[in-house]
Amino acid sequence: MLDQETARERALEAAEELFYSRGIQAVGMDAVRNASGISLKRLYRLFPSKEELVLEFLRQRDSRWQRALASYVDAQSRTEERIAAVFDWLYKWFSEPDYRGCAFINSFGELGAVSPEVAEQARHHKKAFHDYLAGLVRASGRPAELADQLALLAEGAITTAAIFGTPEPAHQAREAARFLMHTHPGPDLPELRR
Amino acid sequence: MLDQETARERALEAAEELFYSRGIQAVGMDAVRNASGISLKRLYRLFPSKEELVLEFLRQRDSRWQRALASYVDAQSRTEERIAAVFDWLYKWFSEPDYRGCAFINSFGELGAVSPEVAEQARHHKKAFHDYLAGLVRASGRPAELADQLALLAEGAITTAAIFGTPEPAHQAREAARFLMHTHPGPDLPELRR
DNA sequence: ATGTCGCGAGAACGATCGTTCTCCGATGGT
DNA sequence: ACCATCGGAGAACGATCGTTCTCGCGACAT
Repeated sequence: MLDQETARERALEAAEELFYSRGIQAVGMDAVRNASGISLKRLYRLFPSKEELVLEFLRQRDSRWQRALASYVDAQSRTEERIAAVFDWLYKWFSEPDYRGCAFINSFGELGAVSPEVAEQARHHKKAFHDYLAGLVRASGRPAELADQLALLAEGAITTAAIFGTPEPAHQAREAARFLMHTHPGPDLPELRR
Repeated sequence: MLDQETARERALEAAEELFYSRGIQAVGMDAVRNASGISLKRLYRLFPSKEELVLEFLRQRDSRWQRALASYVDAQSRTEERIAAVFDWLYKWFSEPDYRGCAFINSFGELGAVSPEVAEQARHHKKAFHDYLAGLVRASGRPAELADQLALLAEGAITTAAIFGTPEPAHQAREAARFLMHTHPGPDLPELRR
């Protein structure tokens, strides 16, 4: 018999895989049951409703995503390379065979108008990403507007890569980011300082 | 009695309003019937299935969107101003009270994994936008990669404005676009040519 | 061994959805 | 005036979904 914690983990694992790959409304609780091996009764004891399961899926995805990005970026020490690493990580992400865009953008488009909690999760996730970028930009001594612009490039790359099924937008965004960083030179680009 | 053509128009009008504002799966055919005043029987004679109605909604939205953008941009004659006008038009669009992002990104996230035709419509729409930008960039004598980058900025602004509910991303994207245009100077920016 | 409790398997239930059908009134041609 | 045809309103149907309930088995305490 599975203890409560691992049952919860397996349920969320299956939910993440299914919701992300097929969309939320296209996946019934029966599909989560079949994929996870957790009975409906137990699913409903762990999560009082499908909406709660969806929200937990989004919360888990948010923290995993942030952790994966940060641990990749942290391998770089110079701040420009850390910023560039964000786009390299995006390239890696886009190259995964079952990449299907940003789960939060997708959920927002599907349920944002009908579920305020889903909309709030999307805002939270995007704000966290923006704040993370803002921290990197700030550490490089550049103005805050650069973080806004880099965030737009990243978001655009995420949806363009999803719709066209190619990771190339990550490279295009990285190039654009490089140019924008040069127009906002920071103290660690001495060759561009005047 | 409504002739077939105006019945079709009213049905599509109601479908566009409902699908865009609430999402596709959240809108039943009964809601389209109530909003349009077109009976179910007639709806199903005009569109053999909900999927066909959805696809027609997307096709109509695509051509309207392209027309609205182009007619706004065409008010400018200098090519830099035409490119900047793209982002000004986005600002206007984002400021509409019922703005809820790009119908194609939303539909792709909701149904792209389950309906190849919907995914194809999204690709078609995004490719048309990219091609349009590429034409503007080309006319300004700048390299094609700039069009890729501007497209990413625009896409990022579209989703960011939707999720945060503010039109500001259009201005941020416009600023970034200005910088990128300066790093790719064209023949109509003589003061920057060397 | 017996009784009890918790659990999984899956049936069941009520709601909703896409789609079709029935009924009936209106319309137009002769 | 009469008949045939069309269309609207909405009931009906079958499928699916979220959620709950029933049943029966196995574990564990005494």
